[in-house]
Amino acid sequence: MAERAAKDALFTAFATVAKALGNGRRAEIVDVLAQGERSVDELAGEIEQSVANTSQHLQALARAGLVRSRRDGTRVVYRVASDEVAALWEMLRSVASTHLAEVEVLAAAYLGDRGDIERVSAGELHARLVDGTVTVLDVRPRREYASGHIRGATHAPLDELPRLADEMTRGSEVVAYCRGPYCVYADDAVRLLRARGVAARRLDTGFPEWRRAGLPVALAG
Amino acid sequence: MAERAAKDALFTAFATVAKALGNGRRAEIVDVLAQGERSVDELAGEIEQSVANTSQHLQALARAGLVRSRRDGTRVVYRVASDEVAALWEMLRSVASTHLAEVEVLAAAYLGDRGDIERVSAGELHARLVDGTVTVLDVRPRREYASGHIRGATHAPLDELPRLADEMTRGSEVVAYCRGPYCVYADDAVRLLRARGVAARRLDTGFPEWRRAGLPVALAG
DNA sequence: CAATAAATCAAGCGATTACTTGAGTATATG
DNA sequence: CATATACTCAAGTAATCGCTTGATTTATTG
Repeated sequence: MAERAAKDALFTAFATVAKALGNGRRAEIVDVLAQGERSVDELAGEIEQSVANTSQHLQALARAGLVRSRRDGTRVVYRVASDEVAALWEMLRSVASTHLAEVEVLAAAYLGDRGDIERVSAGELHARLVDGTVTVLDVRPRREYASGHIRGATHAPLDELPRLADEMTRGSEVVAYCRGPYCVYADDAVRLLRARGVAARRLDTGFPEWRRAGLPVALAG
Repeated sequence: MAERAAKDALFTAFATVAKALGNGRRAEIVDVLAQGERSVDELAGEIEQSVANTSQHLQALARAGLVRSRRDGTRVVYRVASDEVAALWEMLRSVASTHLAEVEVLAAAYLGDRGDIERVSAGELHARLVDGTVTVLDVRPRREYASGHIRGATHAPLDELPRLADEMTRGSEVVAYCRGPYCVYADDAVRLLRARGVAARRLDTGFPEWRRAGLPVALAG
């Protein structure tokens, strides 16, 4: 029956999008691009794959409509096609973490035991920001901070954190955030700060999630 | 570096979930299960695949944590693992339809030209339901209506619709709904009703989306 | 306990995937 | 215009995927 063939083709098209995210390296690429646009070369470095392979993965993502590219001189710069794509990636991660037991194990292997790291939800952090009772630190690389950050946050990359820690009021609480829930930077920052006697917690998500939730941000002009 | 291996493993685990949805037949299965639980046999019938193949697809989905099963006599009944899974499927469909041009084409091939079918959003329908200025028809199979439907909706499967149409007040507007945005039943119902002079539109989504949005439903006791 | 129904398992196949390597193509720069 | 940089393309290979077929397991029923 032709109707069956048409239905199969439609669902195969839906599946195309999932298939594009159905590879760890492509998932990593989307995760990085959720922070902001990147050239093929930069992405290859971030995911530690050959340029040729990275390029092919990017084309696979582009065929599925998840990323777009533009030329900038000799470079080709890729970005996620829309916020919806980043939201889909976030939801996928969430489903995986609640339904696949192994994710917890693998996350622990990658990030270390995080039992000691206290977390703050976006809602709570927003309330504290409005009150002015919290110092927010963005511990991502400078470029990511520059292209957009939580409104009122200070840039504090890990290598400058020891210096900054000494300047911090011992009384006021600090919240660090970075790329997302599975990003190590904020964990490392919290540990470093607590070791120096600063009361520190981390945002349980990251900047892309904060922005998509419609919470206040400062964006690059 | 071990850290890289750990990161790769974590992202590969995330990708496992996407991979499970990265096949048209498995996507169809999730789409059906979003309506309610089904046995392997029933599912095989719905997606027109062999029982063996369907069983294998179900096991793939179960390994990815997307579905669960229970035994009921000689049958094994599968269901989506949680509402979050159905929501992920909905979002995937949405991303595909906004970012993959071919989805529009394939949907038209499967559903026919829908330009003539007027659509109502869930928000508008809810408002009209509260006012009592609309008749809502559930045009899904009896079993699906029985396991849960929009509160206040009448069951009106396509084969009974001609009879029911004659009883309808010509003045009051009718809204039909079924499984989701890509389900034919509501389209067919609208065409049938309009051909008989009844002002009919369709809900732009379906029952699972309505329920997940927290709108009023009647569930099986 | 035999017979039946429903599902799973195992083996096999052609097609696809993920990577590598090496060549080819744009674009910018001295 | 030659050279360098950044990316894409093409071909090859081992591994995986999607399906089929036929045997096997699990639970119910006469």
